[in-house]
Formats: sequence, C-alpha cells, structure tokens
Amino acid sequence: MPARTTSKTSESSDKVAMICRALRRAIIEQALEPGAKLPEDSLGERFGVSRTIARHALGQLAAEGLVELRRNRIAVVATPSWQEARDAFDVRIELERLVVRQLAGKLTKSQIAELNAHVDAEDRARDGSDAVSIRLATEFHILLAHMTNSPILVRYVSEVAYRCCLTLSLYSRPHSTECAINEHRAIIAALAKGDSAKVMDLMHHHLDSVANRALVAPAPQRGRDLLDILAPYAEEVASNRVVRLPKVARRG
Amino acid sequence: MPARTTSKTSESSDKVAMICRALRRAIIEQALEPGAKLPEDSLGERFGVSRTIARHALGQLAAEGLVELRRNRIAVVATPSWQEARDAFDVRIELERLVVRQLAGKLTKSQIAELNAHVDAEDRARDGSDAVSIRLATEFHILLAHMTNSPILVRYVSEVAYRCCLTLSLYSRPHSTECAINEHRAIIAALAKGDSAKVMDLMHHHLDSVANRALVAPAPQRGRDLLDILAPYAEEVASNRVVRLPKVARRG
DNA sequence: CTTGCAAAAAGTGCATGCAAGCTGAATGCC
DNA sequence: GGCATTCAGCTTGCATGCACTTTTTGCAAG
Repeated sequence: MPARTTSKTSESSDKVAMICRALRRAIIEQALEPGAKLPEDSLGERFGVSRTIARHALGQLAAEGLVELRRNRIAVVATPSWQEARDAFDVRIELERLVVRQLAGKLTKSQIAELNAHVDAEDRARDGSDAVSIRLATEFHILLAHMTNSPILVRYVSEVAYRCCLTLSLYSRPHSTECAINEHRAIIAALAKGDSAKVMDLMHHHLDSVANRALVAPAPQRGRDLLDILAPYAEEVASNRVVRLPKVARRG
Repeated sequence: MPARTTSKTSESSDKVAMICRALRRAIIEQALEPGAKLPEDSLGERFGVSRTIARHALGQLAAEGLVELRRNRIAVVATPSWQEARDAFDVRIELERLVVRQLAGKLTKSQIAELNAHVDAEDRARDGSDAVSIRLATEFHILLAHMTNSPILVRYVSEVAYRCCLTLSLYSRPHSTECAINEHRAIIAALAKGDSAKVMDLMHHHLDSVANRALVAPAPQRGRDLLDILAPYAEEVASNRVVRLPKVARRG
C-alpha cells in the first residue's frame, strides 16, 4: 500500500505553489471572475515575489486551464465556452465515477468520518457566503479523489472540478446548495455500504444535475480591482511564509 | 460548431511549447528513458535558449507528469511506480471510452480516411524502429481525441497517453505492435459503423491488453549523453517550424 | 462629437547575474 | 582499510534589466 503521495508532481517550488493555491482559491471562490486580468507585475507585487515567479504560477494555472495566456497579452482568468463547460462535465463524470468505483466498500471508518465531517462543514457553511459553499462542495469531490491514493486521479479530478467551478460562476447562478449536500451524504452512505453500481449512479446523477443547473443565465458583471480582490489571499500567503506587503499599491 | 481550438490553453510562448514538444517526443520515443537527467543549462544550450525558457518547459512537463521536479535538484524524466502506471491506465481507459463513445457514428468520411491513413503509417513503420512504432500508436489515440473537438479531452488523453508510454518503456518489453494495429483497425471499423457499445468495449480491451502486457520485466539500462540524445530534436527546433523527423533516433 | 493616428505608457518575452543548496570526491581521522 | 568531513563545482532559485509588443492616451482633422 503506497502512502499518500502528495502529488507534488507539479508545482515545484514553494512560492509558485503558494501563489497557485491562492489564485485557485480566488478563482474558485469567484473573487476573480472569468476574464479578470492577471498582470505579472501586480501579482508579483501583491505576493511579494518577482515577475518570474508570478509568471511561472500563471503558467501552471494555464496548464490547468484556469487562466488563459496569450502571447504578449495580459493573462486573464479563463472564460470557458458553453461547449467547453459541457465537455468538462462529461470528463468529470467519467473520472468521478471511476473514483467512487474504486472507493466503494474500501473506505476505512476514519475516512468515512472525515467525509461526514466535511459534509457537516458544508452544512454549517450554508448560511455563509456562496463562495465558501461552492468551495467546500468542490473540495468534497477532491477529498474523495484523494482517498483513492491515485495521484493521477487526484490531479485530474481537482483540475476538472476547478474548471467546472469556474463554469458555474459563469453560467449558473444562485446555486441551491441544499440538494447538493444531501447528494453528498447519499454518496457517502452508498460508499460505506459498498454498493459500487449504486454509488456510480449517484455520482453520475449528482454531477449531471449540477451541470444541468448551469444551462441558463448569461454572465453577470465583472471587473473589480485586482489588488483589492487579492488582498486576503496575499495575507494568507504572508502568514504561511515570508513576504509581508507593507502597503497596497493602488492603481490609478 | 466550434472550430478546433488548438488547445493552446497551456504552453504559452512559442519557444517553451517547442521545447515541450521536443522533449515529449524524446520521451515518448524512449530516447530519454525514465530517470534521465534534464539539467536546465544543457537543455537551454541544446535548444538555443536561456535557462529561463528551459525551466518553464520543465515546469509544464512536470505538470503533465512526464518529468519530476525536485527542489534544488536536477529534473529527471519521471519514473512512475507500478501502481501509478496501473492508475494511469485505469484513467486512460475511462477517458478513451468517452472519446469513442462521443465519436461513434459521428465521424466524417475524411476523418475515417485520416484514421486509416494513420494506421497505414503505423503498418509501414513496423519494420522500422520500435520508437517510431510506439509513437505512432500513441498518436493514433491522440488523433482520436482530437476528433472529439473537446480541448479538455485532447489534453487529458494526450497527457495520460504519454504517461502510459513512459510506463511501457519502463515495464514492458519487445512490444508486439502487430495486434495493436489490428485493434486500431477494428476500432475504426466500429466507429464508422456507429456501434457505440462495441467500440467502447474494443477500446477497453485494447488498452487493457496493452496494460497487461506491461506487467513483467524490470527496467533496462539507462543513462546516455543528454546532449547527443537531444541532437535531432534540437535540430528540428532550429528549423523553426513543425515537425518532420529527418532521421530516426536510434537506441543503444 | 466622432474618427484616425501617433507617441507614451504599460506589459510581456527572454537573458543574465548572483546567492543558496546539492553532489561528489579528495582529505583527514579512527 | 573503512568511515566521517569538508570543500569545490555544478545546478537550481530567484530577481532584475532590456528589447519588443500591445494598449492606451492625447491631439488634430473631418
């Protein structure tokens, strides 16, 4: 049994990884909306690193499909087309069916407890901001993927889940978290019971319904101040490591 | 209908993309075996760019799981464990089943002709080096993925196919290309006929048999001179544009 | 008021330089 | 002779600088 390989395949150096994480969270929580500009300098300034690092981070994120990198142009948060969104969900369904197939009946008690705890957290977050709810819902799926002990699966599920999240922020709206939470509970129950076919079906329909809720409603507004948006994320980075930002560089 | 988006999501700048392509090919053709060292300077020197670019390329490749990046250490071609290899094939099977499911009965005549032409090329390459055969076999699957017009699918299938290739060079041996070619033909036929279930099964068993052939035989030798190995690939880059392989990279 | 254009500003593309960390081999000690 | 130690060199980590491209600004003509 291999211990959990912490999938450090990518994201080599600490700083790059940290910026990636911060930006991913900013994107997933819709603090950075699709199309938001991500200039290397501002990023570097905000996170207390040079453009080199910011650039590298953007490269990684681009490889994950979360940001778009056009030559000589400012990087922007990716704006997946409707078709790409649908494709992402299709891929995601297959991948997560694989996840639960591998997991059915093989979870330890403590893992089941961990999953339940996570859904409890989702439940508690229902009153809070949508952003946190969405993030937790996504992280539930990533948590499942982790339990397969398959780094590849973890990476792909994470990526595609993040991209789907991005999609939701584009095409979906108010987001009824309630049923999603119940579906998560049902999945855990079926996993514990070891009913492979059932849990694959549950996961399939769960994701399908999430996807189908995202078929209407064009895009909302966009474009706030990047520096402000990133402030909390930069602070988090600062607490984790070096890098304190003395003052906020305001633009025009 | 979206035109084929050339999946330039990642690989931003020309030079980085070119080095990535070159290295991928070198890896896929087993010119670079798992564990081979990839120092930034040597890469940069060989490809005529600075370390910055080489470094960025290595980052991309690491994100794809083809190379391993350890902090302050020379990057090496990834050496997937047996378990990771199995996981990769599991993921690959699901993804490619999705590919053929989407494609069944939807291919144009010219697409079918393109596929047949590719398999013909595989056939012709049977006498040549193993390296080319393996590359062509892999590219058949990538070609299929392209025809879905789903950038996500293209990216994931490509990645996982490359990784499986890497695996084969580690754990598999002489590689009987013959049956693989026949299986490719069978898949094309089933796709043309539009028999979705059949083609999914064919693909499943095809990949499964490839995977199962890779269960014995420990690793061969390793370690030649990086500069020599990369020579043909660097020349290709120097020619500034895409991609004809002037001569076959020989092994041993 | 709108349109076209030129020049400045902003931003990226890439190379290079310096500091820090790892590797490996020669050296000294037991 | 075997083993720990240290020191030189390679190699990476990262920031900065310069050239080039894109975008915006400013201004004049229609």
